[in-house]
Amino acid sequence: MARIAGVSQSAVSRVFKPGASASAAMRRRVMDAATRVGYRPNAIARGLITRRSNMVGVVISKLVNLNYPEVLVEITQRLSGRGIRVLLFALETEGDTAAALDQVVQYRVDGVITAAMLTGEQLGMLDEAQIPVVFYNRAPDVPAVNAVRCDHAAGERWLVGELVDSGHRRFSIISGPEDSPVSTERTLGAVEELKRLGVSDVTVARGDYGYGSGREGFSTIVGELGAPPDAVIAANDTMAIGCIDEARAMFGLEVPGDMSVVGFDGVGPSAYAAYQLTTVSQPVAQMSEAAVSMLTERIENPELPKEQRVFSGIPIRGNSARLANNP
Amino acid sequence: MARIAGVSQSAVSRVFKPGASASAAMRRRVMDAATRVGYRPNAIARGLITRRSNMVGVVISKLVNLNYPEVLVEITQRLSGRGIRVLLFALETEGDTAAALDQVVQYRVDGVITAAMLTGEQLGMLDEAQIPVVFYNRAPDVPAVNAVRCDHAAGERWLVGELVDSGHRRFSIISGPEDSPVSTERTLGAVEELKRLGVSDVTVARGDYGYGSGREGFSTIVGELGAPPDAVIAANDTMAIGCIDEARAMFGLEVPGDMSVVGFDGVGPSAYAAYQLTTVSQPVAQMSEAAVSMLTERIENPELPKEQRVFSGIPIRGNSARLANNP
DNA sequence: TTGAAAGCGATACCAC
DNA sequence: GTGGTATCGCTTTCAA
Repeated sequence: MARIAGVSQSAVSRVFKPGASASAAMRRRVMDAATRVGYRPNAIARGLITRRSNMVGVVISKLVNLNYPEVLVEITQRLSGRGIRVLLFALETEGDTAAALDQVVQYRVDGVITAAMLTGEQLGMLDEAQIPVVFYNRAPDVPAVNAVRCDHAAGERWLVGELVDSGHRRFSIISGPEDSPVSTERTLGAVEELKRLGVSDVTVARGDYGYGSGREGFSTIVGELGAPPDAVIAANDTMAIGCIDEARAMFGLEVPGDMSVVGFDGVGPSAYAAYQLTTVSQPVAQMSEAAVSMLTERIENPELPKEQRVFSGIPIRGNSARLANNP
Repeated sequence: MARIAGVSQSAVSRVFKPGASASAAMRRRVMDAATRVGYRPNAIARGLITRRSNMVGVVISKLVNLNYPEVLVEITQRLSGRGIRVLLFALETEGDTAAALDQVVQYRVDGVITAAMLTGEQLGMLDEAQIPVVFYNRAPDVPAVNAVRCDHAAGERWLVGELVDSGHRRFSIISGPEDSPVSTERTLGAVEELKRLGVSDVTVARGDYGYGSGREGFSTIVGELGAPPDAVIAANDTMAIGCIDEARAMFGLEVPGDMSVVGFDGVGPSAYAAYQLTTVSQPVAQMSEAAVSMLTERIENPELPKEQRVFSGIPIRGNSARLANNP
């Protein structure tokens, strides 16, 4: 390319580097040749010398359920707004991080946003490689990490509080998959708040975040209890919807007339007229922006201290729970 | 790294290259040093010399609606199964391809899968750069491209045929956004089949693939018609669901009792008990696999001819349309 | 402002 | 089987 424009490599480099010194004549000359041969600087070669790939790794599991698709788009768009590309890793299960992490360091990404749990060893590896990491809705118990998360426990406390206040006494919970820290936090948050409020009548069924498991979960619960509970707390909206459908279709129950059902996330379908879920919505836009800015700041300045940003969920009163009218 | 292990660069390279000749002693020696200093080969540097980045660009628009999240996961997982990483570009609108394409060539991806339309010029650029492209549910009118798509028109013909057969006469359509070729193909497919079957009574409202626009679309239609039609054909499931909710909640109509509503895609919520959409499901797994294998084959062998693979949608009789029982 | 030359971290080819 | 060397395409001093 330098040859074909009849100038030096350095000159070409400068022309393509914003704010570098090059005469107008040189600019024209190089750009002319560039458009003529369809030249575009090689980002790979640039990355090799500058030690900046301008890529960040995004690790996400179970894209299909939950609100991850939304999160992924938000994060991707905000990163590209800052001139950063996304190297995507979609994990089959939350435990599959090893291979992804390997690639992440081999590709010398400038940073990582992960919505999957990492082991201490993996964190150490990234740390050694000087790759900053931001956890999304995950807070490992290693001392200091960067993390953005929604306060799931507080959200559950709100839900439980409202339900108990409104006279519900017999509770059931449909939890998420065992390997989901988010599910654990939500379920535990609900259980503890129930205990604190003196409610001990709680059955738990395990789900997998999917619609079908919400339906099955409810059937299981009724099987165990011999009758529907007053309220079902599902670990996410999708299972809450499944639960409602099962209650209506298979047991002829009215929701919220005969039973209350609450979810978590605030995904699109939660607002469908057929459900109008009582739920807690995650502030996805703010959380994504927080994750992206936390990461990019630490890419620019690795000295920045570790930080956790916790966002409150947004209570949605909805219409799937019989709540006393005292907002 | 070569120095610290006390061997040549070439030796290190061989040890990390599967199936290269290196003695067991050499292997141990290098691997020892590698684990000691946490060495991992630099994929960027490798890409520079081998002219293979082992990345493919995936360009997708409007991730939030439609079935794109599912498609993205499928494609990503299948690619990583082949040792290929995904560089993701999430477009705000289908027209934003320019910037993404620029990056795609700058990063020297080995290939591109795009679920957004490209201009002839952009295609030419990729072609010059020798980057194979596979279109996903998009078939540009330039002569020869690689494409995987669902036969939307045929799907609509099935839907329309069933509806007309079952006695529906007054039809309405809720189309998708103007810049969506998929919406165009579906809408046109429905309109033409209706015409062919002698139905001329068709109102059309424009939607944006979103739930809200399905609701509004139905209101608009009733406003224009003064009464509900016999059947509404929505350009996707999400709008069909919105339409059903609006009909039920705001007009007290029963679906399918008073009116039939059909969608397209077969997304998760279409199977929810409250809707049980009559729809056409896209065979996402097969289509994703086809896209990935078409692309990887052409990366290995650029001489392969252009190809189009068209998959039939899977008819779902569901329960949102009053269909005669003659399957 | 411009050019020459070194070097980023790997692979490939060629001797040995 | 192993090491030396050129090379990929760029950025970055350093002189001119």
